[in-house]
Amino acid sequence: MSLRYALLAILRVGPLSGYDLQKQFSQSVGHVWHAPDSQIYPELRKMASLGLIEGEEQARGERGTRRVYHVTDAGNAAFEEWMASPLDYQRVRDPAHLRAAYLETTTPEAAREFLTRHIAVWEDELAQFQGQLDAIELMSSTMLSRRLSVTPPANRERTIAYKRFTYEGLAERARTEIDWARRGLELVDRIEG
Amino acid sequence: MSLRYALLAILRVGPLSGYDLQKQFSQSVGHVWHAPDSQIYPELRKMASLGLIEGEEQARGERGTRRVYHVTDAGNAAFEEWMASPLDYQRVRDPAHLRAAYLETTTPEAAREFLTRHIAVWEDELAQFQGQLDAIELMSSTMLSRRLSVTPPANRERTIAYKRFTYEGLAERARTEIDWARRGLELVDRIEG
DNA sequence: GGGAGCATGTAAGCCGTTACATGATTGT
DNA sequence: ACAATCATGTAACGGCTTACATGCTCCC
Repeated sequence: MSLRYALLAILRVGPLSGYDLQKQFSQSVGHVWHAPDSQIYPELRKMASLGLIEGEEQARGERGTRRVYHVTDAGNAAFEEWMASPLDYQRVRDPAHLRAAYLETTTPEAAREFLTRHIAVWEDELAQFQGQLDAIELMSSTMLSRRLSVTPPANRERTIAYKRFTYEGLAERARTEIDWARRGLELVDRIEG
Repeated sequence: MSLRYALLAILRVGPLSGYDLQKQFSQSVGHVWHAPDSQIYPELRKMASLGLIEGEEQARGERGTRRVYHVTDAGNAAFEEWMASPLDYQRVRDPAHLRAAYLETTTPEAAREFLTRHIAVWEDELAQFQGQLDAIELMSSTMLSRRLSVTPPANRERTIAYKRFTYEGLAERARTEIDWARRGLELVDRIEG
C-alpha cells in the first residue's frame, strides 16, 4: 500500500509523466521503495480513477502522447492523512538471517560465500546511500533541488534535515549488516578452521 | 520461496505434524520468517506432492487423525542445495524510511508519534531476540535442544555458535533502528522546537 | 536510415494476508 | 458439560515479479 504514497510524495513536488516519475522514483524514493514500471503505470491509473491524481494528455510530436499527472486536493489530503496515521509494520521475512541460523548444515566454503556476498551487497547499498548523503550536503540531488525549489525558504532546512536523517539511518543499517557478516566470516574461520 | 526452506529446516530435525511444526515455527524460525498456518498447511501439501517431504496419517483418538511429515532424501538434497546457492536479495521496500524522508510534510506531533512507535516496535523485537540469546546461553530453548539432541556432539558447538551469531545480528539491527529513531526525536525537538 | 531513449502498458503466476470454517480430543 | 487446545484447512483478494508487447521521436 505504500507505493501509492511514495508516488504521491514525488508528484506533490510537481506534475510528471509516468515515465519521468519512474525515473525520479528510481533515483530518490526508489532507495527506500522499489517499484518497476509495470507496477507504476497501473497504480497511477488506479489513483486517477480514485481521484487522488489527475492525468492530462499532452501531444508529443505528431502522433505521440504522454499523460502528465498532478496531485488533486483529495490526493494531498490522502497523503497527509497517511503521514499522520500509524505505520503498519509487516512481519519479518529475512532470508539472510534465516540462512545464517542454519550455517552449520553446509560447508565452510558455502558459508563464506554467503557472508562475502552479503558484505558485497550491503557495501553496494552503502555506497549509494553515501552518494545521496554527499548530494544532500551539496544540495545537488536532482530530486532534492526539485523539492527545494517549491519549498518555502523556511522549510528548506527541515526538508534537508529529514532527508539527511533518512539516509543516515539507511547507511547505518548497511554498516550494521556489513559488520555482522564480517564477524560471521571470523566465526567461520574460528570454528571451521 | 524461503518458506519452503524454513519448513525443511525444522522438519530435518525430526518428523512433526503441521500443527506442531507451526508452533515450533513461531518460536524459532518465526523470528526471521513469519508464516501463518493458512500458508503452512498448503505449502506442506505442495512439498509433499513434490516429494520433498512425506506425510503419514496417524490416528488420534477414535475419529481424529493427524499427518506427521518427515523429510525425504530429495528434501534433504533440496535444502542443502539451497544452503549452498546464492541468496536472492529482494528489493528494498521500507515504509519507515519512506515516511522518514517526508517528515517535514507533517506536524511535529505526528513525526514524534511515528518515531516513538518505531522505537516501541523495535524494543519489542529486541526483547524477543535477547530472550532467545539468553535461551541459547542456557541451552534451554526448545527448538535448540531439539536440534541439539539429534546433532552429533562435535557439531553442537557449531550449531550453537551460528544460532548465537544470527540472533546477535538481529539484536544489533534492532538497536540500530532504536538509536536511529531516538536521534530522530532529538532532531524533531531541535528543528520544530 | 538507425539507434537510443521516450512512452505506455498487458498477462500469468506466485506469495502473502485476512477472514472464514469445521470438528475432534483432553482435562476439569 | 465446557473450555482449551489440537488439528486442518478454504476463499478472496491484493501486491509484486517476470516476461512480453508495441510504437513513437529525436538526433546523428
